[in-house]
Amino acid sequence: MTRRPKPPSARKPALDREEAAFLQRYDASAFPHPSVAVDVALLTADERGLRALVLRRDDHPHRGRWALPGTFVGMDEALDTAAMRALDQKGGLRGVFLEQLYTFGAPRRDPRTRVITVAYYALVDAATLDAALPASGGILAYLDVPWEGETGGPVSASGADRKNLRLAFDHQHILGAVVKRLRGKLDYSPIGYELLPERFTLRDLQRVHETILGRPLNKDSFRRRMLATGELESTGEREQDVRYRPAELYRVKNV
Amino acid sequence: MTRRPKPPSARKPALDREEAAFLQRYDASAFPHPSVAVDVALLTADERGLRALVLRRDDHPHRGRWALPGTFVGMDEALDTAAMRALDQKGGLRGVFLEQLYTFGAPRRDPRTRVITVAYYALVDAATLDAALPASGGILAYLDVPWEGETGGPVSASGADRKNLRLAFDHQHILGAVVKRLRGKLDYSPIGYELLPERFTLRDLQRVHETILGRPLNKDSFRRRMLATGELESTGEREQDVRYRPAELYRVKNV
DNA sequence: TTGCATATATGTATATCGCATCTAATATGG
DNA sequence: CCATATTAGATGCGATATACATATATGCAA
Repeated sequence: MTRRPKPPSARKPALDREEAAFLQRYDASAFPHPSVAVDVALLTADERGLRALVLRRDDHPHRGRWALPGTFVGMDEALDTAAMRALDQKGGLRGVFLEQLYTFGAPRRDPRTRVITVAYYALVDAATLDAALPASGGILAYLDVPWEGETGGPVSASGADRKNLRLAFDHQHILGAVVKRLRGKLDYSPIGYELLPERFTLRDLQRVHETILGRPLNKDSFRRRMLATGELESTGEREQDVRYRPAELYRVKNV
Repeated sequence: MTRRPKPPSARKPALDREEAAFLQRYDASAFPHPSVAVDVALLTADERGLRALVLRRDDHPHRGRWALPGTFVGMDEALDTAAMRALDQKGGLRGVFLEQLYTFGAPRRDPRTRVITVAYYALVDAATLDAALPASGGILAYLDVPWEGETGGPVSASGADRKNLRLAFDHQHILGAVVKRLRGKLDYSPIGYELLPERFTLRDLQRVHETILGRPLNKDSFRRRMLATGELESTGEREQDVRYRPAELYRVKNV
């Protein structure tokens, strides 16, 4: 169908010209504004539990502490784009699951000046992250996920030696919010597969869900529930090089 | 128990002094930053459905369109505080249910300059809002909530004459996100009571839930489910001045 | 071949949900 | 005063989903 363009005068009433003039005069720097950043909690799962990428800060503030990958938001950059950029530049990863989490803006959360951070979380399988890890210069911290109960509060992180890592800013709270969000998502989605390779066993998926929820799940119910979502399908293949009976490998439909 | 203060030298290592010096030199205005605002979707429910407070914009940009109450975030103001302030100054309401929703930051969502808005939503009963409405200068717009399906997209608003209202900025998308959030919350919480007076009937609560979900609910299942949450209790009183059998009035426990 | 660890199937009790039916309370109209 | 309309609330039952237990099947190693 062909659109018949109306004369500009009909589509540009007086108000628009007035508004355009207003915009010309507008001075964005007339009063001070908080700065805006994004921080990304990049999670993966292995047999030892949930892990998150943290980077040692070389600069002030909080030099020497561990921080989630983040960056300031560019003047013409979408929030999602900034989060992807932080993930790419500081974690060396692209194309992974990424979703906005919550915006943290306590006035003194950054000692420099007022910085509001839009927190994101990203999920990736362990093999992909392991491959990208050396270039990032960061480490994977274990998340000490509390069993049961609420996790709106902070979640601490530990290094390979199980010693507690001091996180910068309010990043402990961001990790706590991620765990809480994931727990909510599990109720209606097998989201755990984002933390696994393309092909995985139902047992692997159950372990991921158990780690996130912090409690054991019934094997049969879990299997039925996952298959009932209709989001998974069998590949027909089986595990290789396992000591006992190899389990069937599944993948996510419609990818 | 008495705390024995350690000498300052033990608690203030060299790194902290170095960091303090860094903070002195830090210039927050070294590069341009987006502005940060909050917008609040203030919802209530009556027999005709969900309604939201919208205010006619007297100034540019989008002069003449309808907008959610909002404000820029002060330099030393928490996000929640800014949202409460917007609700108080532009809606005349305090102490209502308020929760952060999502942060919208598309680069061109505000024609003035880059403005990132942290969207909140607030829930209040119709009587309270009706009392505060005249002073606000705004109107209550009906939300045209789609039946079933996803509502991540925009939700349009209509005036008393059922004519579509042109909303400013991306406020249609904010309303869509509110509906989506509420639908998710209903699965595990009788959150609808926030939209009702202190004492309400189960039938009222069901109507609110049906409006939000956009589909009818089974009366008995709803009643059983609500009472099973343990969050409601009977007041022992009944409705007044109704035409047929008066229903029992309930309230939320632990308030 | 045997035993082990896991996958997969079957069975059962319990909880939940939807639907139908029944009773209760109130106003209205004769 | 009484029948009736209408809504509130309770009860019962079948279908479904879930947790838990048990049984069978599979593949590998010793």
